[in-house]
Parts: sequence; C-alpha cells; structure tokens
Amino acid sequence: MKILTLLLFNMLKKERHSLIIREINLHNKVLSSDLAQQLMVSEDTIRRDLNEMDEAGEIVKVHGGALSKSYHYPFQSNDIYAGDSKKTIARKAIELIKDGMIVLTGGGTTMIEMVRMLPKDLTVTIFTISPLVALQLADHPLITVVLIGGQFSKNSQVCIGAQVVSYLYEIRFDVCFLGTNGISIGEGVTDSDLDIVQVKKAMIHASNKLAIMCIAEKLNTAQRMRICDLHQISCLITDLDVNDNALQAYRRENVQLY
Amino acid sequence: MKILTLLLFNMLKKERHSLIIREINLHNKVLSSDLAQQLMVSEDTIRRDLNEMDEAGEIVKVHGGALSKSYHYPFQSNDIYAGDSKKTIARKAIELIKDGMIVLTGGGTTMIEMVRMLPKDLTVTIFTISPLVALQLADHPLITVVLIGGQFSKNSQVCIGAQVVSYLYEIRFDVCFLGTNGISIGEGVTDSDLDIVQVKKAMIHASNKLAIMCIAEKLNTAQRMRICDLHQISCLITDLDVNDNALQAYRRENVQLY
DNA sequence: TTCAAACATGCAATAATCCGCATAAGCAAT
DNA sequence: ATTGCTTATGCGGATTATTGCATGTTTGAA
Repeated sequence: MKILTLLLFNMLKKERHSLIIREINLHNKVLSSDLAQQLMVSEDTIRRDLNEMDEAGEIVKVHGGALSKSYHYPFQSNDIYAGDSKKTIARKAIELIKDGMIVLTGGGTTMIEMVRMLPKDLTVTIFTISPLVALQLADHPLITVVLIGGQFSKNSQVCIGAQVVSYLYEIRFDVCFLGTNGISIGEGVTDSDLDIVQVKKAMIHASNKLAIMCIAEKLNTAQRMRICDLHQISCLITDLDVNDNALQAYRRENVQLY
Repeated sequence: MKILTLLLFNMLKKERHSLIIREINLHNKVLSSDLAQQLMVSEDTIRRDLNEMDEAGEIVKVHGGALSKSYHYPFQSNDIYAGDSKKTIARKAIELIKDGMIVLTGGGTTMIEMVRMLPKDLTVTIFTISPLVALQLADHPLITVVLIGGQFSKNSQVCIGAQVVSYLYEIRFDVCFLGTNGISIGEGVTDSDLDIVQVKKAMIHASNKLAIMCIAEKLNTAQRMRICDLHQISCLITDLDVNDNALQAYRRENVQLY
C-alpha cells in the first residue's frame, strides 16, 4: 500500500520539506509520528528530513519532533523580555512623581526600570526596601535615597521582616509604588510569599496613595495570598491603553487607570 | 486561578521548557507542584526539567520550584574584577569567621570579594551596611543577611546616618570587618568622609573584635578624620606576608597581623 | 526538636533514535 | 537496454531518551 501511494504521489523530498515547514509555521511544532502518518512515509524518513533541516538551520530538531526556530522564549535578560512594556509602565509611573514628594518603592524589574528613567532634575526623597533600587539611584544627582533595612530576602532581593514593618509605621509617605505578581477582580492584589505580603501591606498602610504597576500579562492572575483589595489602589499602571478592553472590568470597580 | 490549557497530548520537552520559562518570567518564580498540575506531568518530570534548565543557566532552581535568573541580577554585569591583593586579603579574612558568629561588615570591593569567597557550608549571620554585600550573599544557602538601613550614600554605596548609628547601639557583634581608606602609625585608621567615620565608629563600638582589611598601597597613608586608634584593631589583614618589613612598625604597636 | 513536603536515585516501560543494510529509483554513459 | 553509480527509502535490531513510580534521604518551617 505504501508503495502504491509512493507511486501515485511520487512525493519528492523537497516537497516534503516545504510541507513540513508549512506545518511548523502553522503550529510552531511538529511530531515525527504525526508527519509520518500525514505524509505516509516512515518515521525514519521524517527524522532524516528533520535532521537535514535542522542542519540547514531551518528548524530546531528535538526529541520527538521539531520546533520553529522562533519558538524559544527569551530567558536571559528581562531587558528583552517584556522590556518595552515595563518601560511603558515606568514612563507612566514617573508622571505621578512631583518635586518634593516622599516616595516609597518596592522591588522588581519594573521598579528598577522606573528609577532608571527618573529625570535628572527631579528632587524627591525615595524610601525603598530594594537594594537594587537604591544602587540604581546612586548616580542620580538630586534624589535622596533611604534604604529601609531588615532581613534580606534571597528570593525577592528586598528587605523583609518585622524590622521593616515596624519602621514603616513611623513614617507617612505621599505615594507608594508597588510591582505585583498577581491582580484580579475577585482577589485584588496577590502574592505568593508571606513575608512579602506582610511588608507590602505595611507599605500600603504607610502611604497616602498606592500605585500598582502591572504588565498586561499579569492582569487577571492570582497568587495565594492577598495584599490588598482593588479599592485600595489609587492608580493602576499598566502597559495597555486605558481604553483597552482588558482594563474595563477594573474601571467598573472604580480603579483609576493609567 | 490561572488556567492555561493547550493540547497537552504529547507535549515535547522543549515545549514544556518554554512554557516554564514563560511562567517564570511572568511571575519571577514558580512552584514545581503548580507546574506539574498545569502541564499535567509528574513533579519528577518538572524537577528534572528545572534541573536541566538550571544547568543550562536559564533559571535558578530552588527548593520547591525555580526563580527567574534575570530577576536575580538585573545589572550584575558591571562586575569589577578584584585584584589579586584583594583576593589575598579576602582569603585571610575568611579564616576569622567561624560557624555561628554574628558578623558586621562595611562596604568596598575587598568586602565584596570576601563575601563572594565565603564557603558554602558556613552558617553565620551577617549584618551589613552595604547593599552590594547583601546582594552578593543572596545566593549563599546558609547565611542569614540583615541589611542595615539608613540614608544611602551615593559615593560609598553604603547606608549612613543617625539611623544606622542608633541601630548599631542595639546589637552586639562578634566581629566587625572594615575596609579602610587610610591607616598609619601616628593617625590610626582614618577616612575622609564625616558620615562614614561616624558610622564606622559606631560599628567598631558595637563589636567585640575589629578586623581591618587594608591593601599594602594604603598602609601609612592618612585621611582627614580619625576612625580609631591602632590599639583598637584586633586584626590587621593585608596582602603582605606578616613578616614583611612594611608591617613591622605595626607589630611594634602590638597590632595583631594577618 | 518534629514532620510533611521536596528531593535524589534506581528501576521499568514505552517511545524515539541511531545504525547498518537491502531494496528501489533516478540518472548518465555506454 | 544495460551498466554503474548515487540517492532515497524502509526495515530490523541495538541504543538512548523520557517519564512515572517506588525507595529512602534531605530539607525547611513550625
């Protein structure tokens, strides 16, 4: 039967290759077994095809099939991954900061991005639990930086613990900027680390305004522990346009969007 | 909770890896158990995946899950190579640290080098006024790090000010490690920045032993302001041999040499 | 300290792969 | 047409990869 179809279709290797490419472009992946069935050739042939195409750099062969070359997600640098969205958020966030303010910030890559972009003529005092934020601000000429000390969390690279919490009860801030690991209509702002949750709660409690920075991909995701409700958020800053559909549910909850 | 369902029928390993990386980049951390559930494979498989990806340097594996690598060192690239002399000093200094100690450290490149070289099986608590020291210790498995907060000095990249000083009065440390800008027979340990001097004085006051780390070039130099006398030094650690001529004057002053 | 969760390790079953080798087809020169 | 050569393909068996499970051990939080 296989001989028969071969005779009928007389499929050449090149044709198979282009069909495989098309299939990969369509699905980003192929299974050797599927292709063999689909093209009515043995898996060995498919494997040889895939190996050739991999050698030629057209695809990436893996155990069991092949992947599109562009399939690999970036991992090394967050500057690439979602870097633009984070810059967008940072730009919007900066507009909330005015001369003379006392600002409190958490950690995270978005926060680093924000302080990196702060204009050189801004005169504010920034309190932070993130050593990385402090270091990033070291070469800013005007900003006074106060690092809030405490036990250093190896996971999240910020200071946590009772020391931080009790310290925060003694100062009142104009605005608190927080990145988030999860935000959703039902659960509000959530995180997965108990220590972080407690510190963030204290940070919110110590501030007049709360600005939550959240990239679109994290919208409508929830972690295990709740930090605050939506109505406690003064500004929700995302990389989306404020009229984006994904944000309307939050608008209905009276969250101020940026 | 987030629901992410693709065709899980016959998923390639590399596909899984990509999804894991995406999840990690999104939330900065993942739990093995969550991934196992989401991707419908056993936790063993996830663990093996995470180990592979850690080996490949794509992520950082931790107990229970994994962390984003980029989250860990957003701008670690500006690593300064410490000279051999600083490495020599660091090696000697480490010998003074024993399990269970409460250690206090200042900042500076020599200090960074020292904490970088701390053995992985050392169990100590390190208090520091240097965010860089804290960050450097983030991936040490056993050491507890407490960052002492206060105003962040842009020049010396450590925390200074009354907050630090008063904090230091509440704790007693086994040993204090300090780098130095100048040490001489006549003037003792000196520095040029008033704020630094005050903090270092407080650090010395709070510690049972004082270890001064000093590269040979800075021996017999003096700055404007005095931090302490020679007789307050418990150990003077240099990159020179203890019998080096340059050190004999200090030996005559009864300074313990390393 | 105490214990459940996370871990490593070895094993077994299945799937995918690799390696010859034989066959068949295409092609060019005779 | 035949011959000789190359390429493409399929097949059987050996090898390796992947995965889940069972096992003891380690870990970290209470």
